[in-house]
Amino acid sequence: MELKDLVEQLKNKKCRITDQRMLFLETLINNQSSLMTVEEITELCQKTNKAVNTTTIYRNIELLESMDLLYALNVDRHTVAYKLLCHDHHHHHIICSNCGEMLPIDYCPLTPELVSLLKEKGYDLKSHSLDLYGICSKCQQIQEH
Amino acid sequence: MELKDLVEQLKNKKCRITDQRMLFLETLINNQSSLMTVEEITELCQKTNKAVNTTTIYRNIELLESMDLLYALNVDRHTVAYKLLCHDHHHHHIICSNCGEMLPIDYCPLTPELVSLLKEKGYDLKSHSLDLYGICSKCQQIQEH
DNA sequence: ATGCTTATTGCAAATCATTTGCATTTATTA
DNA sequence: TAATAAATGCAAATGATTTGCAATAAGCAT
Repeated sequence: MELKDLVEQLKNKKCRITDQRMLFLETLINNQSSLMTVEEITELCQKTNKAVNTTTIYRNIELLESMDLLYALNVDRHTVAYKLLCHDHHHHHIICSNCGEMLPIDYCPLTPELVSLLKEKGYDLKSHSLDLYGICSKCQQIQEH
Repeated sequence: MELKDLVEQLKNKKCRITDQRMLFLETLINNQSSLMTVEEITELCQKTNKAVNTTTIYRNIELLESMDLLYALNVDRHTVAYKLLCHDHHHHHIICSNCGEMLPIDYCPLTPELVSLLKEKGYDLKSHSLDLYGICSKCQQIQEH
């Protein structure tokens, strides 16, 4: 996903591109492979512009969520982390438990076997999520030292 | 999972079996196939004993979580739902988006293909979750009316 | 470029689920 | 039955998220 695409989608919705919003979008674009908490997003934005308010970040997160452009993962009961959602093609992720990096993988567990199993049980499948958690190679190296 | 097993595990940990705790455990046992919020668990307990306090429910949830006996699913940013965890054998779930029923399915997405894909990417896999969301047959019938 | 309309922002205050402190109660054991 | 330590209930604290509202500023029309 590129910045200009995001901006265009927002403009189509009559949303205005303020400095703060632009900074927020840039931050998401520049960290597309990382899950970030509200706090982390805010801090990154504030590196460029100290005036960005947490409330504004919350509101922009809400906006992108409502447009289905944001992936939200409940890291634990107390923490939600976000990243831009990629609709280019269906895929799943492997998530580094240490640094939060998300690597898309071209593998889908929805085999014919599984689909027929679900039909058998009378379920009408609507969606599915497969999340793999591990330690990325970078973090493995760091941990070895 | 049966009530007596739960009770025994708690006794082994020097936990005391109070009326409130017993009620909490019974509620989980009697609803093993449903995800329930704190509020729902509390209400169910209070049907039997009005004196059960929400704080007590929170503390007992924390206890079972710390013993890895409780499955917690973040339904949305504002809601966590719980159910007893079944360690009998490895499996995943299909969850009814309407009533919260969880049906265990004997299918695991960790194919050799996937495992080698992850090795290739340098990831050290620690855990994984596969959740399938759909509408159960009961809820389908209700929705048709 | 200028002014108008209305979305967006920042701040302070409100909210609300969850957690904590502490005195009281109660299960368990010797 | 008494001693002990765990568990409970209540009220208050916490802390992330949300909301109200006045001030600001983006984007459009002129």
